[in-house]
Amino acid sequence: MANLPIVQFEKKIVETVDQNPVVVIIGETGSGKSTQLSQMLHRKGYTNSGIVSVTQPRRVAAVSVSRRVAQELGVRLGEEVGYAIRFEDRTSERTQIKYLTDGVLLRESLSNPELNQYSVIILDEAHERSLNTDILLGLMKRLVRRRASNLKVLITSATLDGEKVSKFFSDCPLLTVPGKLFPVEIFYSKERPISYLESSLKTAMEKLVSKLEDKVRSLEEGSCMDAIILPLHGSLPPEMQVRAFSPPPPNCRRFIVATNIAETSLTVDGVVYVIDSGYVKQRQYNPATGMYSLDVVQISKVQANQRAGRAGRTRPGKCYRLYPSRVYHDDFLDVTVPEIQRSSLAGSVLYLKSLDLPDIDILKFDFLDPPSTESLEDALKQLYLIDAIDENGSITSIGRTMAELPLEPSLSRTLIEANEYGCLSQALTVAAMLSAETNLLPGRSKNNEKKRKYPPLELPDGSGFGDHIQLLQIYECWDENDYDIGWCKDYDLQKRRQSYRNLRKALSIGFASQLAERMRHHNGFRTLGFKPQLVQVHPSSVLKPDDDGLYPNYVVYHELIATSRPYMRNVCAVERQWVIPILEKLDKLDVRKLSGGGLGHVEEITEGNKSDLLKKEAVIVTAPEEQESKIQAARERFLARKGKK
DNA sequence: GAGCACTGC
Repeated sequence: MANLPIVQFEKKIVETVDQNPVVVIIGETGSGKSTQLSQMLHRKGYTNSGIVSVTQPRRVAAVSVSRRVAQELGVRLGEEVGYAIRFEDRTSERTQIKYLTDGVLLRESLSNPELNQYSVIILDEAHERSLNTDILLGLMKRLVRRRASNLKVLITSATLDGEKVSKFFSDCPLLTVPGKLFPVEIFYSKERPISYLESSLKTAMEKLVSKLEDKVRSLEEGSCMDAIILPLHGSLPPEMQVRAFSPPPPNCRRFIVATNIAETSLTVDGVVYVIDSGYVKQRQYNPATGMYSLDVVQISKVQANQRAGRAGRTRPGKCYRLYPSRVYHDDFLDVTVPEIQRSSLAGSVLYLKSLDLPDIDILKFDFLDPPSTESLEDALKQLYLIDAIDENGSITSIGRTMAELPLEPSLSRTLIEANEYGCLSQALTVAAMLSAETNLLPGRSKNNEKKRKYPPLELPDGSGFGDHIQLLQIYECWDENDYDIGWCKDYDLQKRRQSYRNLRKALSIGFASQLAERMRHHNGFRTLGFKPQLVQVHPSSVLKPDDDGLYPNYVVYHELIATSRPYMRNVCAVERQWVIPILEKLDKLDVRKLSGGGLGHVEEITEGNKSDLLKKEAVIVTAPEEQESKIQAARERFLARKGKK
């Protein structure tokens, strides 16, 4: 600890914090900022008036850093020094220094908006610009004004964006603490390679791994060290991931082929050489279409430096950049496009609405990098369609309940509705199956089928209603058979009679903003919550055309993903009469009214009559003859309005 | 008839 660079700056840091409510610290890798800042402020007495807290974007970091600090202070973890992450709170009444994920701090501020238990809040790794960190930055700016006398906020960031953060906080002081990295020599290539292995990163890694193996095998005996070639990415089973971390046998070199998981999340010790492709695969959301895509994009300078830094942790290293220095300097952005500018914001906007911040217009919330108006309006529209906010933008009681649930809004809305229909347990299963990347489903690739010794097990088929129902059936099967592999034999007969009607209705309400209508003369679907666009049921779906070759008329989908074509992933058949209220809501939607708190309109639409309204919408659909014309009328009004735009 | 970066409550 004594030889950490930051220690020499203690006096300066503490003085600056004493005199200013907000301080930005530029702490380079290896500076010791994550473990030392909290201890300095503790020594200065800041833990006498409250807890000193440090946020981290990842759970593992919160746990490992707090463990380290407890060790350095010679206390038991969970007492004076503790941490809080999802599912695990290791703090006590004696806790003075607390590490937590930024998601946990956001949750805490729901029940205690002033965060009075804290005397200091340190937002660590703010340069990573996670969605939660960005929301916290905006909230901190408000909070220091309210608690100017007794709250200190520290933000740690990278060289390239420190100025900007300081500006955001009214030109607060900015301190730089050097890191402790061994020198890394940078080599640029003259030009970019013409062909990259494959657009799919995983395929590329597999090929790269086997190419490396071939190459090593073709070398003459004794012409180089022995080599172990190891892949490292998130979808690798943990025991395979561990292999990348064990030191190689003597006279043997490790080649680790990694995704950006090795950029920040994991640190492999002993890395001396880094080869940087200059690219990253990034998920993006398009608010105009509601569509996600996974694109290969250029990295930022911060990312490039982070990658290079991985080579100099234990001794001097070298970094080979597969791009010219001109590209680095002229083409790369300084910092990564913040997540807030490439995600769906429904959840975050609902969270902000639920805080009841006085006089807040979501469209004018003070973000470090504001998301586009379009993105915010998309979020508002989605929230309105699932009854989380009313037509004046006020949060509803349903919305409040939703905000408390740690789920994406469409799923939390589904759960609330399912509870009304008495199918909560089923809905919980579906929500859990959708939230976890299901591994109960066997791979369906031709490759796997060829490799399998035995014919594939008969899996439940969703009984013609689609993927959500299949997920539920699979889980039920699994559960009923004591998680036994030989389950599912006479399963189809038992379950096919169910229509899962209540559950599907709950899903139709939760996913009202993710609704699609089949085209009249073919099996393509048109999205209804966004400007009409043609999308298809993803080929991996269990929902198949019926005996007449047709899909259901209406489906809700879990997400839109643009790959080779626009697809709906995870679709559920819904009934026409459930769609009417949604179309009617879309029809009277005025997105301009949704951004404010609806002040002045609160008396007109109370929580009480809001739920009455919902009931009425459900009653409207009971007269069968009227249904057809109502659907028609609502659809035509809706489509006409869209046509005008 | 597809394609699997990474986090988090």
